[in-house]
Amino acid sequence: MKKADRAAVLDVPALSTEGDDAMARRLAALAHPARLRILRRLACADACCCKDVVATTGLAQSTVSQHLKVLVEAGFVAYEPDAQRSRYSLDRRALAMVRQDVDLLLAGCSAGSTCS
Amino acid sequence: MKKADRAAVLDVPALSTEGDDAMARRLAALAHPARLRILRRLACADACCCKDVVATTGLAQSTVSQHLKVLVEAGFVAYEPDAQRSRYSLDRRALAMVRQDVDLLLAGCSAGSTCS
DNA sequence: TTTCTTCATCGTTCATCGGCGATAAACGAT
DNA sequence: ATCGTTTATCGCCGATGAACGATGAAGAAA
Repeated sequence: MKKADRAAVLDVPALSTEGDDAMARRLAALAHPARLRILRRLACADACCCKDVVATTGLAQSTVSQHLKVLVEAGFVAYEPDAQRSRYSLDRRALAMVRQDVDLLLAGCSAGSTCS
Repeated sequence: MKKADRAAVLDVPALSTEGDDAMARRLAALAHPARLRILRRLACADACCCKDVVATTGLAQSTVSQHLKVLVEAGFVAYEPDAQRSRYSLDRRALAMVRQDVDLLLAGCSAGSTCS
């Protein structure tokens, strides 16, 4: 099969669902043990600064800052600069939405689902 | 902070949860739009061969084979060779377990959760 | 046997991730 | 003004991921 033909097939809406990219991005943001730990750490307080998270993860500060950035960009964590500190706080609403993501996936994979 | 000190911190059970690695691996297996498409494609029939999936994804056969391998290794898809074909089938039970993963994560991030 | 189909695997290329140290900026404290 | 703290970002590196084409094996079909 040539690439052009594959592209043609790709354009068929079929199961595209279109939201797959967004869901995949959200899942990827969660698909790292350090980030899961960080999320739970953030759940302990209204807000944490980067240093607090560093202390609980055992990772370098720069590494933690990167993970936090990933979580912020995925929407799971809110960021607000506070003097020389940074206030990171968990967005439980956004986090709860991944449950809907999974539910939607499960629905799309339910026994009665069709490919149309 | 020196690396040895960070390692010491890391050994503190704290929020380790230990299952984070496994959950992260499962989520990583789902964190790709092509694999989400493939899962839904597999949901349409009792079993699909690789070729069928290729037709719906627009990707090269070798690429699809790789994605299927990832899904099989993550446990979401069952594999059984069938003559020159391969029978891939969705494991809905395994897929449903990610819902529990998410629920557990949400519980660990609930408002009342403590860092101990 | 020979041919065709289907598939997994290999090797390659390119991009991204994950981790680190170093550095500079911002700010409070002295 | 200077020092210490906290943070984000940069550059670097090794490892992994994603995609492809090519190849060979296994089996159906001719």
